[in-house]
Formats: sequence, C-alpha cells, structure tokens
Amino acid sequence: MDAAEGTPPQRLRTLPSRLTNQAAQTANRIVDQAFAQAGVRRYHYSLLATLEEYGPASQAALGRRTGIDRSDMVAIVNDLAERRLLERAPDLKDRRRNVITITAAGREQLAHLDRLVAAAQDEFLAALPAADRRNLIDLLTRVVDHHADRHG
Amino acid sequence: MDAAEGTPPQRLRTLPSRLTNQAAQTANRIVDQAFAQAGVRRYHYSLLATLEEYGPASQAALGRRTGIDRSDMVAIVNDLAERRLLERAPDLKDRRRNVITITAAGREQLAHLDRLVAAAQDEFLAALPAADRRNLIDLLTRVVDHHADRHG
DNA sequence: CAACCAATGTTGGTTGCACCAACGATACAC
DNA sequence: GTGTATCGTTGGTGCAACCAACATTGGTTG
Repeated sequence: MDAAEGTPPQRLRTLPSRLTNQAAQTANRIVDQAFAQAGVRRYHYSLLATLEEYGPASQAALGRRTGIDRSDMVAIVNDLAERRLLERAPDLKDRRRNVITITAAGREQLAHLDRLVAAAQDEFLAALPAADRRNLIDLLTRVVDHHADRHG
Repeated sequence: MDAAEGTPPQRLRTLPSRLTNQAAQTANRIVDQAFAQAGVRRYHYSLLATLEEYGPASQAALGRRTGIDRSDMVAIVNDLAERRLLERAPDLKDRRRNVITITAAGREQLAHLDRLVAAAQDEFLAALPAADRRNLIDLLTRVVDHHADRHG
C-alpha cells in the first residue's frame, strides 16, 4: 500500500478554502471529543460563555451573539435548563421574551469547559509555536471580520 | 438596534477552532455559490481535479485521494458519468474495480471550474494582501499536515 | 487446492450543523 | 387603531461526514 496513495492533487493541496475546511474539521473533531467527556456540545459552551460575559439576555439576543439560530436556541436552552446550568424565566418588562440567566452550577461547568477547550486548542495547534499561533489567529480574524455581515 | 449586539464573547472571538470554523463556513458559502453557477458541488471539482492530475483510477483510490468516502463516491461518479464528464468502466485486470477516466468534456469543465475557484478564493481572502495569503496557507498546511492521519 | 482474509463497489442507513417558513403572542410606531 | 416588527416555538430542509453490511473478487497461506 503506497503511503502517498492518499496525496490529494496539487490543485486542492494549497487551496485556501479547502485547507480552511480541513483544519476546521480537525478542530471540530478534537473539540467535540473534548466536550463529549463533559456531555456537552460546542453550542452549549458558546451559550454559557455568552451568558457569563454579557449577563442575562433573551434567547434572540443570545442567538445574535453566538450565531445560533433562534429555532435551534430553544432546544439548547431546554437542555441546559434541565441540567440547572441556566434558568429560563419570562421577561416581565417584555412579555414576548424569556430572560436566560446562568446559574452557579453553570459557572462551574463553564470553568471546567474552559480547561477542556484550552487543551483542545493546544492539541489542534500542536504543530505551531506560540508566535505562529498568534499569527494564524490574526489572519483568520481579519478574514472573518471582513465577511462580518452574516449572509454576505 | 445596537450594532455591537452581535459581538460574540471574548472567549469565542479569539478561539482558534471557532475562528477556523467561521472562516470555513464563509469559504464554503462563497465556493458553493460559485460552483452552483456551473451546477456542480465541491466534491465534483475534487474528483475531476484528481482524475486530471493522476489519471484513471478506481473509485476507492479516488476516495483516498480526495477524502471522499467510498459510499459517497458511488453517487458522485454516477453524477459525473451521466454528464459525460468521466467514464466508468470495469477493470479487466481486477474485476472488483471500476476504472474511472476523465473525458475531454470533463477537462473543459474542470478548466472552467478552475476559474470559478480562483475567483472564489480571491473573494474569500479579499481582506489579505498576497503575502498574508501565502502566510495563511503555510500555517494551515502545517496544522493540517500535523493531523495527517485521517482519524487521529 | 482449500480456507481464510482483505479490498471493492454498492445499498442503506445515521448524525450533526446550518438554515428557513410559519405561527401566535406581544410590543411599538405612526 | 392599524400596520409592522420582534419573540419563542414547532416543524421542517439540505448537506457533509460517516458507518455497517453484503456480495464479489483477489491474494495469501496452510
């Protein structure tokens, strides 16, 4: 079995969109596996982190910050509410909304997930020394920010 | 409507795995849209490119080069065979296999797709000057290569 | 040569993510 | 007050990635 039998064509090997994709797949596999230990998914972490940094908010507002669709948010909030990591309460000022608030247990879980995430990033970027990692983050940030309007 | 209402939390904003993911989503949206003009998908391009660069091969071998699963390869080859962009013939030397060969029309289509892909990359990386693009490609290549064994 | 193991093409799934449409309820602007 | 917009919610869609199983064929080894 030729070891080079799996080499992709030149066209694909240096194609930025494909490289980004491959890297993302690897990253997701690593991060998902780390989170699986704690029985959570990526969006759980995103939601808890947003709640902790910005305080209580409506589901729609949380969706805007995390990039999670309103309709998907429902199930995620259900999920974390069942585990008592956050609380869902009707907003008395605006009865269309729910106010979502992180609990103490939620903060503890978040701290735990922070450690898992950090380890996962380290595994993901193991090939790069610190300076290159910062460089990569900078480049990706510029690319992402440039396409900031969600559906452009 | 606060313009900063969509700002993700700090934890997520610089998280390499998430940045990579966001960039990949953007790239995919742009590339998919470009390919849609030609009525093809990403894997069609991958397959045609592999065939052109490495010559005829079995479906399984093509799967190893492109990263496409054997089972998914079947439908893709069906698709491109119907459009006469490639030909599927039984391998007389090994009757388990099919030999897949790109046609002249396939090469023409590939050349067209090459142009679409190039334009899509340019749009994807519009925020970066050429030197930074090379830098990004280099960094991503190192990350991807480091995790080269598919399911590590 | 017989028995076993590996590879191939194929069918038929599953899962997760991103996304969209529609609806009733509520708030707001004119 | 009438229209417009937002919110939570339900119920979808499409796509990519992946897995299991099976019949056929090839290769290896006793």
